[in-house]
Amino acid sequence: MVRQPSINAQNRPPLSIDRITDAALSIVDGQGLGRLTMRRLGDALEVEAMAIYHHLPRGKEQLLDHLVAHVAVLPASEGDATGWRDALHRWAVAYRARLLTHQGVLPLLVTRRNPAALTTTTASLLELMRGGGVPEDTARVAAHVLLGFVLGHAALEVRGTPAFPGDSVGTPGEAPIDWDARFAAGLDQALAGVNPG
Amino acid sequence: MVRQPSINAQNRPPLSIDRITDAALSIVDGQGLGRLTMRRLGDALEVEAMAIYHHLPRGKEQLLDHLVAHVAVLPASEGDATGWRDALHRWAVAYRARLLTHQGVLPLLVTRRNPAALTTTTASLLELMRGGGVPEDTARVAAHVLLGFVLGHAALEVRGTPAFPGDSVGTPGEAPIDWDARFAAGLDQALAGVNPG
DNA sequence: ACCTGAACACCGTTCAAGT
DNA sequence: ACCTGAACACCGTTCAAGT
Repeated sequence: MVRQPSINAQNRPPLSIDRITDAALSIVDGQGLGRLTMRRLGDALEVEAMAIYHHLPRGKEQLLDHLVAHVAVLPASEGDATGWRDALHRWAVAYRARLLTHQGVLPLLVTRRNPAALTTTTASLLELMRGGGVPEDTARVAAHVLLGFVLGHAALEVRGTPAFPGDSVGTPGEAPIDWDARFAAGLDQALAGVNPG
Repeated sequence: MVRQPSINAQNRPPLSIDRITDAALSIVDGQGLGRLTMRRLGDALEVEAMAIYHHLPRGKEQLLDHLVAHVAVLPASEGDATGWRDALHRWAVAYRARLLTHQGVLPLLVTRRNPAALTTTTASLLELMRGGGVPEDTARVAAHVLLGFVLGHAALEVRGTPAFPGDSVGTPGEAPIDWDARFAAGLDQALAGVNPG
């Protein structure tokens, strides 16, 4: 075991906003948003809860803002997509996956907290369509249709699927929905009306 | 002033789930979800907070379930609509209005609580499209596209618009979005791909 | 500069007691 | 049957104090 000079006497890295945010996210993902408390977060970081306020002066509100930013900001990148429509499609699939992974954060995304969180994501969707020759008005509408659909569909999925085995939501005697297929088909339908000028 | 035999000695109607739910909703609409506490709810009902547990044995969880049911359940009705497409459109407009009126409840709608809350609404959307000759598979997808879009768009609107004068969200120097127009255009685009067999 | 410990005002909820 | 009052375990947060 090599000495780590960046590790202090208590054998733990110093507190930082990133470490705090990561620990908070892992509590939310593992136990749910309701179990995220400053005291529990302190325990996870091996620190007294009050130490967190030194890095986040606005307290829990600010912590939740960081969680929203961490989950909501996923810019669309052209990547190796074959055209703007495929790029939108890929973005939507990736964004949905992220929302479902961090579904405990979803309630925070439909709140007024951290209003700027979605702007860079929306802007990159717009840029993608502009580059593909989609008229500005159509692109603005399409960006909100797409982002709205992905957000809302994730909400429907969270409601309709158990988080852990044992939750068992769903009407008994009714076939469970194949949400992956449903999302894919819905995405095609929602994007069908978007066309270049 | 006529004597009201249904009013008891303390000059207030007896507690009931409906009265409790209404009072809770008016707190959420007026002050936000975070200010809904059992003690405040008791004050609004002129009762000790603990009296509420007699009507809602599962406590606050059950109260929130009722709020979700109250906001989420709005069946689509043919009404005087000119065909199923118009009926879907009217439903979406009405549902959006309700979500924005009770925007404090929105975080609860993207949670696993009260999983059955959206099923009757979804079922009536399906029935509407079936009656219009839309193939079953298309209708199922379309129902979730529509409901997902309305939910997600409401979330975007809540993020992007101040709840009360003084909140002032939005990037300064940028023209504010006309959300009514944006929703109408998005709705048309999202429903464009839905066609009868 | 960074963290701790005690304290304060508030929660949701339980339980025995009142009527 | 319906409501109250006191109590308990927990919150978020402030503040003075430690290093």
